[in-house]
Amino acid sequence: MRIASWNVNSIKQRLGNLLAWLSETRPDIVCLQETKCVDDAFPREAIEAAGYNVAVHGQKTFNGVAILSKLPFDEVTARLPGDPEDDHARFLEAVVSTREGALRIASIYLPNGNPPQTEKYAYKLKWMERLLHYVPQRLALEEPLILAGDYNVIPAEEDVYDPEAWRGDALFLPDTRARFRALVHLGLTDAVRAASDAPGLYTFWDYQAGAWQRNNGLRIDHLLLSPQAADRLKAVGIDKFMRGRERPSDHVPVWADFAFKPR
DNA sequence: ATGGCCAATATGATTGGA
Repeated sequence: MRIASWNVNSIKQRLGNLLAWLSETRPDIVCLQETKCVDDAFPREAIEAAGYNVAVHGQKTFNGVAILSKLPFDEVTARLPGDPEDDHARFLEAVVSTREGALRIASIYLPNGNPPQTEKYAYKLKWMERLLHYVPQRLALEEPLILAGDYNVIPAEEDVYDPEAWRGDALFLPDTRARFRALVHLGLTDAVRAASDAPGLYTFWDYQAGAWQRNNGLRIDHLLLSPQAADRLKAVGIDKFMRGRERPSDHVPVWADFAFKPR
């Protein structure tokens, strides 16, 4: 079973690319971020016609997450617990049934946090603290759990083309990376890093300054796995070719294959 | 050598992204 994450940077602008990619790579479950679309305007029918159930949690203009699944949803829950005042559409959780039992998936769009020394960075760190509170509760279920999304975190130097240029950025600041490490240290596995320690496994290239042509990339989209999911991990990949398509997102899909079978 | 984009919003400059 293949589970993927992709920040599409507008579902409306990316629908053609998404449908082509679904048809070419046949993922079973896809977590989307930055759909930038209210739920009523989400192009649900076209995606359902491709064989997917669709769960959405969007808002006008910004943010927005969704989960596409060939398996039916047993449960769908929006919003990360811990702040009722937070109205950003950044978190959607679903449960599906596999032959091996329940599988829980979350689509995560963690705040960017720039510029630092503003309320935006405080919001990012608070959001990460909320995640740090939520994850142990989910790990206690002892289920396969996959937290997939755009974390807006560069975990380490080998995940950025020029560490010095990014030293003071909200994606790479010590406080950001420390919270990401704390998250992993709760007992999660970074799927890409379980498969490879190679540098330069980027998932994002800025639209500006010829970043794609120069391979000035970042690794900021991650799949974090509970032990029960990590135990069944078979393969991991980054669909870099999608950045070279016409009208690309600035992010590309990241995926992992698991020894789960659809029921 | 330098600078370079893209999307949403009611159609023009702003905001947000990373």
